[in-house]
Amino acid sequence: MGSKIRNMEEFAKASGISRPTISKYFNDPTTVRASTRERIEQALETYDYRPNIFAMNQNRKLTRNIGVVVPSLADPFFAEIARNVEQRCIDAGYRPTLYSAHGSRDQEVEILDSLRSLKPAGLLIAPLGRNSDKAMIEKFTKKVPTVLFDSHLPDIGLSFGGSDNFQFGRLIVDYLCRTGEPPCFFEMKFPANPNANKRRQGYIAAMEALGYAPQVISVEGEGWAFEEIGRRGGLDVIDSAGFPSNTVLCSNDRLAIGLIAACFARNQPVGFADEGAIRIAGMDDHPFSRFTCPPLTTIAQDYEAISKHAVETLFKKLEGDEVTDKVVLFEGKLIMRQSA
Amino acid sequence: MGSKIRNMEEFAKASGISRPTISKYFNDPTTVRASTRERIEQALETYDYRPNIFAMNQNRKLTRNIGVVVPSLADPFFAEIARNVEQRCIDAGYRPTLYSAHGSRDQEVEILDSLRSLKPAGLLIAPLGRNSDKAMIEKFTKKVPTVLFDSHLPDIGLSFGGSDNFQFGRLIVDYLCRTGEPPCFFEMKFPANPNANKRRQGYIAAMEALGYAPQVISVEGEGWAFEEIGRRGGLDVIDSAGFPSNTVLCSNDRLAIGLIAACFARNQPVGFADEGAIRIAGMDDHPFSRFTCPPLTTIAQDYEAISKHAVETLFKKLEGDEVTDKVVLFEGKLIMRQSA
DNA sequence: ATCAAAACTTTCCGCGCGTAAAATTATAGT
DNA sequence: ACTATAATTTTACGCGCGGAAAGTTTTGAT
Repeated sequence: MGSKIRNMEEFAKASGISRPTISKYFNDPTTVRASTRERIEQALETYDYRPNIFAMNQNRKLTRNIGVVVPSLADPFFAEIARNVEQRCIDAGYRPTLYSAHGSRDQEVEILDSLRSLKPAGLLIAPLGRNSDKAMIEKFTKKVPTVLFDSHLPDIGLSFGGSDNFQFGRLIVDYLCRTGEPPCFFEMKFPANPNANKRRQGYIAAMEALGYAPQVISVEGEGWAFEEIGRRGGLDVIDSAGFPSNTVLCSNDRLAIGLIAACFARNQPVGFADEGAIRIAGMDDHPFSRFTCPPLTTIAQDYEAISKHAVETLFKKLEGDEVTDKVVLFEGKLIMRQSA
Repeated sequence: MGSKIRNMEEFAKASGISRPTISKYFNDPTTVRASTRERIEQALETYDYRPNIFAMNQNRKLTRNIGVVVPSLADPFFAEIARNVEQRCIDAGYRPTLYSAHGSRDQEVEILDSLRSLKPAGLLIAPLGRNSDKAMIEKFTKKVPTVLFDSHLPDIGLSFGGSDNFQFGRLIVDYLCRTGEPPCFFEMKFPANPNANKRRQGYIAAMEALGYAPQVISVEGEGWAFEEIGRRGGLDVIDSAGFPSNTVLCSNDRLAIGLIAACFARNQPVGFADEGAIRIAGMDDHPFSRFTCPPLTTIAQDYEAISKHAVETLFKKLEGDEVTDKVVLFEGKLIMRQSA
């Protein structure tokens, strides 16, 4: 009782069951008889043994490690989706490990590099996007089943699941045109993420479909400090020609947050109600968007659906099934608040 | 050349150096002769071998794994400090693994539980605080060298490094009193984090030192959704008695962000300049604080110093030195913006 | 050139578990 | 009660590396 169990052999002896059966149990409890399972679990409670994870993974052809890689954890959007993905992995009996590339190509490469030695059963990655080392990632996906999310790299990985960013534009342009002046589009000149391009295209297509001339404003700035880029760009526009419309659709919420700050700094009111105010809308439904002043009208990404697709697609593959859906897109939902 | 190296033995043969020496090199490159080191590193480039991490950790008494645990990654403050801590670990040749308790006591316990099997050389943890299972954490720290940061649990771990939250109150109360009406204090009734108590005490002490009567407003709400709690609480106060002062010091920036949103919703102007406006200040210098409307006056935590202390203290211990400083507090810096 | 210290090689064992093969036992079904 | 099948036990080997022990070579300083 008080004697500590040091390894599986001792635990087998203590529980009165052979070691190979114990081993089977830990690999998959359903492969042992129910009566045996109960005996093991009972012994497990009294003896508090757990197998050595390093010894386990050393010989197993397939570990139960899952790598989860996001481009940036400083962005609460990714923090939230990572949380969701992690939980699903744990529930399925896998061991997720979370990594953030911190917006850096080198870090993304390093993460994959060091991930190799973990012999992961699978990888769930939201790539940096434009800045990713695509060849490196592709090489990795040849060895490890990989599902992409958020940001799509064509022809890489088993599957991609993310938002239908093209549809985002249509959805919000329709709304904005219905309730006021047609919007101009506010974005970074060199967006880190390919989703931004889809969003611009969606905006342009929607405007043209409604018979309006699209107007795109691309501001300087690279990297992942979107709020600051939005603020600087916003100040520049306001201080020079001003916006060509009293309605501004931002490529994402973080840019919009920066733009709202710029408007405030220049005493430019924002919102749909006041005379002389400009309307600002974003995309993502960032956790902070409901606390901007005014609260930000935006398109909500379907966090749940995206993380669910990523995890379930990977597990389907790990269980031997073939993955058929190469690309799955999820619709966004219009979140009406007071900024537009 | 094309033949792949499968293990250390093959790599030893290929590089013309004995396996034990190769083993020594990977444990600590400085323990082998410089000429040998060069030969190994040269072979390493041509053969692209890396030791099996599971086999390595199986026998080593001390792994180079470091657990990094934060209460919530949805909070960019922790995301940022985690990034800082991780990088320092990597630079020192350790393998950090990041975990978030997502504000949940059970998750925090589970993380430590599953961390055990990783045989970590050390643990860097920002505990949940009031809600932590202190006995469990203490038990863990008996086996694994642990440094606490951000949130202090008395008598647990080798050392604690965090902000001098008491000083925060003094610093900002002095400033606010010098430039306008003495502030009231806005906080959660049951703060998740013990720092909140220190901050309140600092506020009260500073007010009394200046000869003013402290006024504390505690709003309902539990958990980690601080912005929403601040917004709801703010609306309640505004809709009932109003604030007892035109200056409100919030226990943290996230509450302040919610309060600013509440003020906006009630057409209550915020800032130091306008007539009839209330001044709002926070504490933390949250990444979003510079983008609120108006930008938030706050006390900046010294991220760098906190993460540096945590990592260096742990490594000092791992290298055999004794740790003497049980508690190290870092001063905050006043960040003057337009909200106050 | 000499010699002790440092670094290296050779040889060996063990870590904790996966897993295969063969023998044994338990289960379920007519 | 009998059998086919599934589950378990016994036995044995191997994974890739850490690390100890003893012998050999290299190094660097006199």
